[in-house]
Amino acid sequence: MFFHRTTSYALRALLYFAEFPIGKIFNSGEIAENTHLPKEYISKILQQLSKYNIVSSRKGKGGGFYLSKEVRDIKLIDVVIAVEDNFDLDLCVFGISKCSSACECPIHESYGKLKEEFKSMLINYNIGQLDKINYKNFPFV
Amino acid sequence: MFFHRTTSYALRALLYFAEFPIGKIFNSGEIAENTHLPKEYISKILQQLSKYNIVSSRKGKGGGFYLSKEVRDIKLIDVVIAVEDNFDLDLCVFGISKCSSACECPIHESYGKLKEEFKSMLINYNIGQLDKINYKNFPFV
DNA sequence: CTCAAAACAGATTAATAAATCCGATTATAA
DNA sequence: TTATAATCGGATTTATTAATCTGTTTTGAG
Repeated sequence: MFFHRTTSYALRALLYFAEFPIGKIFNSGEIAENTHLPKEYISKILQQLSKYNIVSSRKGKGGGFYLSKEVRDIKLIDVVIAVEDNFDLDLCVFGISKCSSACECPIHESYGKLKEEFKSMLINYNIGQLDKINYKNFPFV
Repeated sequence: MFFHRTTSYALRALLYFAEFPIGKIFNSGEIAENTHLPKEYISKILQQLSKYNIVSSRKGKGGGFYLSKEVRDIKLIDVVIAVEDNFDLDLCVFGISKCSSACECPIHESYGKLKEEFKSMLINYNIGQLDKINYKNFPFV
């Protein structure tokens, strides 16, 4: 898989939020239960997302996490950047090296195109466009 | 990155072989030195590749690893399958679920296309078509 | 005002992947 | 024939990622 499990978890949680009106608050226990993700871990991930203003949070009794913007305003790339560190789409698929125009593989052009498509997918699609059903699906990875 | 570091290592080693005439034998020390990969580890990886008949090996003094077929006859997919376990291209990019036609994401069609292109890249390209220069490049991952 | 329930921070543990180590076997070169 | 140098198999160690734990701070409810 291209991304770490953590990114997958982040998306699952966001897809759960997406089923409810914006601003509705959920604590990590509720989210964990409904997405079947480990409570403490998804909490950590949501804290990370809140640092990047992708979700918001409120401490104390009755607190939890909530969306303060529409899911259509959260690009996939935003989530990836918030959660994956050292995300670098310009690496060669096989990670052998930076895949630049200096590369003379015949495969380079094919892969170059593919990479651009993938990039633009991340940039142009948003959480609102993902199939909401997916948040409850197994397997997790 | 899409694959584990191990796949990257395997390819680097094969690209090294590709610079020499078929059948030329190298021991793991030589390969490690020239590819800047850890000796013991690349040895293990080559042993794995030899189980899949991608490389051959000879034990004893003067032994080592060698190619018994042309690099153009080693498909990328062969290496991936030999080295990655549980390789499954049909997972959703984000690993949320199997990405089948039942998926109603708008992103599904885009990603479906991308996945097919990626698959056919692995199937249609071979080691001989990769830029040989790459075997010495950093960073490793 | 106090208690309870939540996020939050940081440390620890568990799981997995990467890398090394050790001994056994094999083969060849001297 | 013998010493040496290689693969090979399995166990062990290290590094990284995933997950949990422990305690603190915050905040609303009663």
